[in-house]
Amino acid sequence: MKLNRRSLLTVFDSLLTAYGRQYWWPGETPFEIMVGAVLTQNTAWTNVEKAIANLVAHDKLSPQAIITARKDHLANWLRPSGYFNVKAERLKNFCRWYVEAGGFDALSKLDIATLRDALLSVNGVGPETADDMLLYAFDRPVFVIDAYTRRLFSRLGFIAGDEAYDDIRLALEDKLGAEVGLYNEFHALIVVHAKTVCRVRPRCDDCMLRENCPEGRGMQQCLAP
DNA sequence: ACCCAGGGTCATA
DNA sequence: TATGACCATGGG
Repeated sequence: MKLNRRSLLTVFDSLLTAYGRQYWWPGETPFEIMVGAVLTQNTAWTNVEKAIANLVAHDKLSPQAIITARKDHLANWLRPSGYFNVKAERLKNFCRWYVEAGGFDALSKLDIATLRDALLSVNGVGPETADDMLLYAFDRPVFVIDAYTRRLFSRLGFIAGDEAYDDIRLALEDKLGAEVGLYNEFHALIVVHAKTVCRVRPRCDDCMLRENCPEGRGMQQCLAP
């Protein structure tokens, strides 16, 4: 298999048929989505939900509240999401930048490249976190590349898997064209597939999106009933 | 007891 | 530029 538009859309259709629309990102507001993007770095989403619930319970789910909160307090609320000291610092960095930049409305006026560079300038926001924010908070056509995306497309033979982040992202965006709705649903479906298929389908307890799944396993086997 | 999770930064060579 | 160490909780 090779990386082209038709192959990609075939995979997308398989996932969409299997799981249906996902209506991502889980989060009420753009700011909550961005907080979640930082907290979910290398962390299970169920743990992130607990941390966000802590912030809400203490009325701290706002940029100003996070900026003014004591770092050790913030770290304690973030404890369930892991790396809590690192993430407390990263959230503070992000919120300081966010307020300084004028908040959501001001940032929304920037073009994609400028906004992406600005996000990447924040210590603690790397390419995937920035792209989560761009796609799901700012509604921009940016294809998010996470570990699952690399595994899926490399096991399907579309890519080698060890390419640089932007090489994969730009290749996918080139083949698919700038389609926010498609990117939104595609990334969500890849993640949902990885999170649920192994438990839902007994034959797939070695889901191909998991690290130790045998090589060469294709979409058909993995999605077969 | 072990593996994994919707990464990113920093020091080193 | 490319590796390795480090960050840390919670579920399977």
